[in-house]
Amino acid sequence: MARKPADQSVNREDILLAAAEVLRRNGYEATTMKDIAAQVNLTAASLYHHFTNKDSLLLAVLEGGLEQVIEQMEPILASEQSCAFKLRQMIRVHITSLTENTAVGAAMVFEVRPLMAFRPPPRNGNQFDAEAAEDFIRRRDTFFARRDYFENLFRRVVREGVDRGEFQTENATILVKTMLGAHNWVAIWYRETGPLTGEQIATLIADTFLRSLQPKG
Amino acid sequence: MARKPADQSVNREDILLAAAEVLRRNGYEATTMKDIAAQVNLTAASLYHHFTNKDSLLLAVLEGGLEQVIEQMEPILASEQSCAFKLRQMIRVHITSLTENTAVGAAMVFEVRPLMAFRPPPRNGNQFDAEAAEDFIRRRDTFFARRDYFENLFRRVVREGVDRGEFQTENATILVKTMLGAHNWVAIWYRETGPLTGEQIATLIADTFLRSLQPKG
DNA sequence: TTTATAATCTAATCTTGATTCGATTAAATT
DNA sequence: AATTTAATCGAATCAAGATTAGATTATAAA
Repeated sequence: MARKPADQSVNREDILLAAAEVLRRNGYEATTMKDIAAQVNLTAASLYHHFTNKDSLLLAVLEGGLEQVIEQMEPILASEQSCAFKLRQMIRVHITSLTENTAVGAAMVFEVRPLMAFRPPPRNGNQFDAEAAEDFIRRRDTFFARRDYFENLFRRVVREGVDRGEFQTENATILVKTMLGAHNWVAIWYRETGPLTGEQIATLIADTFLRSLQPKG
Repeated sequence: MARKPADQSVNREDILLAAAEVLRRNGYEATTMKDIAAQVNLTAASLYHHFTNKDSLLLAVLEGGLEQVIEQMEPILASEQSCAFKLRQMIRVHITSLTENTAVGAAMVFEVRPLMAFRPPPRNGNQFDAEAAEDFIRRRDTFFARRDYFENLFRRVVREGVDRGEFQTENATILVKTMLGAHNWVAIWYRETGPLTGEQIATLIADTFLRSLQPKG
């Protein structure tokens, strides 16, 4: 009954990648469906076969990016290592995932706000597509919750480190926000043609924060 | 000959403040001239009396924000203090200026890209307003240059600190980007209703980086 | 082969929004 | 008072862009 999609046809993933690419260049609002479509040799109309609308496409890009990082984070958290080691790994994973796919990385930083400023889409006639809108809101809130969860992973290791006497910090919440800000910023200034690889940058940044966390500084 | 503007009339500054406010809510592309105008009880058309166009209005917001911080930064740089002290002051000034005017602060982070993606405005007929466009580009490039200069101020203190043996760091460039990322991120998550004041946040973040910079950590 | 469904396309539709034009009002200077 | 320039406004222009509607084509499954 169900048909396997043809190999040469464009799939969701292709579109998401392409969208991220265009998004980086133009930002959400300035990006047209046509722009995204062009990137995968489709027409704007065709995109609506894969995604219900522009907002939902954006959301999918962000969801994908976030889940991909979270997936890599969890095993590190669960491992039986020192907190210093774990935190170092987490920083590395976060930063390299941003530098390896700068498009998605930048989207994670820049395109979250358009998501928040959700304006109910233009009414078609008078038909309340309120259900669709609510669906979207729900999905979006889930995304934000996942984001909090992600931040929380960092906070957890930091606190664990403090409890174990491995780390010293006055305010773990702020420390984590400080770290995440630094990481996210990488997505903005990093250039593949720059002098340092993502790995190297990750190492430098990890050193910076771990040095700060070491007690008896 | 020239007329002093009437007291009750709206001036450039009012508009810039209002614009920043709206910008924070909606982001540049999603912000309409009407939105900005409404914030100061004007019509969209009236804004064109004060600014040549939307791009130029955005640029003015950013220029204002940047210069205001730079102004406060320079005397610190010039003072005869330890680098640790100077850096601490600079961090404080940067962060508090972001938290005291979060609207402009957020604009400095989010609205720079729309500036880069400058697309020559729709041609009026065929009349090359190329001069205006070039003017804009020039002004924009100046802004970017000032931004580099700003970043450079931090780099300078850090390097000076290293030279004097006050600081230890492997890569001052990356360290500064790390710091600035952390600072800028504050503009995004900070809420006036939150548990910490801008000052307190600034202190915590300064502590974090200075601890990391202290040699023989 | 048929058939159902996926993937696309072209051609509307319909709105929104930047910008321009031509008044109009108000205040400062002379 | 007369004149000039600043500030504003309402209405018109003009283009762009999201989304829909109605085909059309391709391909997997039966």
